[in-house]
Amino acid sequence: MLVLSSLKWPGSGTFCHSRPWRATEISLAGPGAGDCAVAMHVSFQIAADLNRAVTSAALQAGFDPAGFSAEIRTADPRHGDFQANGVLGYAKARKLNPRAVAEQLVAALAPSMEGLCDLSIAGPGFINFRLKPDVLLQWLGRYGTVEMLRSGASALHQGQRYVVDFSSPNTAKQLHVGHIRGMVIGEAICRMLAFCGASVVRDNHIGDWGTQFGKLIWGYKHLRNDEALATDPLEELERLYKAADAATKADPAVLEAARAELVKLQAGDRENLELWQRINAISSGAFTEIYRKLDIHFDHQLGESFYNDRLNPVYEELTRLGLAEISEGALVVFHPEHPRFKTQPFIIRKSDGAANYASTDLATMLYRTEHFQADAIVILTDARQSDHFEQLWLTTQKWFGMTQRRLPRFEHVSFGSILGEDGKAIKTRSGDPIRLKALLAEAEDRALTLVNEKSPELSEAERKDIAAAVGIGAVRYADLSQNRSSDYVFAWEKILSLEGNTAPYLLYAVARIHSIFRKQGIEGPTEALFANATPPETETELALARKLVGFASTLELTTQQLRPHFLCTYLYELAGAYSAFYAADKVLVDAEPVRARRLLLCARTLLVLESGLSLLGLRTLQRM
RNA sequence: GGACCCGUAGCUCAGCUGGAUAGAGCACUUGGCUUCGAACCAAGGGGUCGGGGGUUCGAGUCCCUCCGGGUCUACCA
Repeated sequence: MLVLSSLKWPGSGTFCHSRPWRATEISLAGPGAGDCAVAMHVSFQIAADLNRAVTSAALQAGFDPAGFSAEIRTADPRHGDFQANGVLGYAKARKLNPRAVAEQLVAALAPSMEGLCDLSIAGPGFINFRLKPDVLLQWLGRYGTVEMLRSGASALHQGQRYVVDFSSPNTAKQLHVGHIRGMVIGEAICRMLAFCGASVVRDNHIGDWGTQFGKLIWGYKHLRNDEALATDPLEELERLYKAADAATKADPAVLEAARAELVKLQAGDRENLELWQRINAISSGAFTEIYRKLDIHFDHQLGESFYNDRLNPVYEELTRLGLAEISEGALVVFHPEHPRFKTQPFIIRKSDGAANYASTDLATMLYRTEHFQADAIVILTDARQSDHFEQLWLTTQKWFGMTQRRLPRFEHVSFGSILGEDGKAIKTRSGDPIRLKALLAEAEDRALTLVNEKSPELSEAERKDIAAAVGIGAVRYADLSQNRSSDYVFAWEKILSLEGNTAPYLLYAVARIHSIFRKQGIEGPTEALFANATPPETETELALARKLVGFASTLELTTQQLRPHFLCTYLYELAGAYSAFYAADKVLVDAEPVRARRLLLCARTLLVLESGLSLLGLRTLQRM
């Protein structure tokens, strides 16, 4: 249990910003691991093998196990494929010569490394590992299908059940550009976690039970246009909401009437309940259309209304436990130990007795823990809701702790806003939000112009299909490729660019590889083509092979931090390494072993690019 | 007032719980297609990592402080 002491789990005061579960470290927990694992066969996570081997060697060399951790990192290619930085800190703490310590470690390590990699010590005591070309070849040979990649990656989150809450729009409103990040990042996170062995429950926590329904129902009853409702129902609902909202502001009597409609709804009035259901159905239909276009899926759609009859027990328990108190008529939770939340309450029931989203979110935490048996709950919303989720998590920890409930991990995956080119929240000229439907249509239009220009020889149907993949992919990739915690500026020119870290560049790399296999007269690669492959030799071959092996570390990093842009950066670098290889080393040469190994590199690049892009939710193309 | 996020090349951004000479793309300069898709590749210039202090063998990364921008701060979500 050498490194596990560095793991902090929620509940010990680290709260939702803790960074749990780093798989290379967890894999150390097996007793006696390390001696033979490396030599047997090359495994998916080579970094984990190295970690085991170095840790084992450290024990053998007589290091103090409590103070040593290998600290395996992917290295700058100039130095090697991986490096172990652990001796530096270890030597410092004991006032030893770091270089001498590194030499001791390498001496103990060398036998187990035979055949795997070359070792070197550099600088003040870095230990560098450079994988042997033959090992690269073995890895490429072994991880040759999506199933093999998945099976290799599955150790990362095996047996963990994640409930992921994403998208979660409000009913009766159109999806606009502000919704897309949560949808796209959420879908990618679900796919990546599932690929890495987790059992993922996708839940669309729809906002279907808010104060907006009073106005909406009043508007529906008094202002609706049946024709508009038939042609574009969601548009009409949105108009009704706006009109009703304006009417309540203009006339106190209308406001009163709208409140009365809400009271009737919440009391179970049959007519209003039916209306509510119809409104939800309309919304749901419109959402589904966009979800289908973006290939986004949910296992459940448990909206706020689902928790209506689960709220009272929450109020009662929290009150009984002394966590909640009445303040200014509302039921609230203060957190005296917190600099801010000691005075800023978490309002879990409004003074008029109605629920708000704190009420439902608490009930939701409980439901996900008990019903879904969640090991981890992941909620995606924009960063402006950070306070709310911090309060929710503080409250949940105390609540579950005092009632001896199992506490799952919790991650609020927050993200920045999408800005217009003026640096302010993106809007249309008239000041309305840009509708997602319109945005996606424009993306496809612009992509079609490009495709028409670049590939006029293709049929119209094919060009349209390509434009859809490129356009939607570009929008999606723009959302994913940037660090989610920062705001980003939306610019068509940038995201549809063919150069740089963009979807079109990656899709082009994929299409170009397909073309090589087409040239061979086959639809896709077959293993027979690589039977005589020799280990990579040229600089560009080696660089590409190393990059491919790095897929394993990238998946670990990406799912550990729930930041898809790590995978984007990796895929971009992989495509770059491929392009350099492609320009420098002709693939279809006469010499059989050379052709075989280059075709192998092509095939595996294709596999990793297509797998990776699919994890991000992008559709790839055979030609473009 | 307080809390959180952000500040890296002219512009847009990476930088993996502190590690080797801070990296990409765009733009700019130059070179490469009668040979596998040039929607590509190669090379070059361009940096007081907002300022200042501190911790450390080592700081873009951690701590303090100041400046600038954003968000949130009692019953919307």
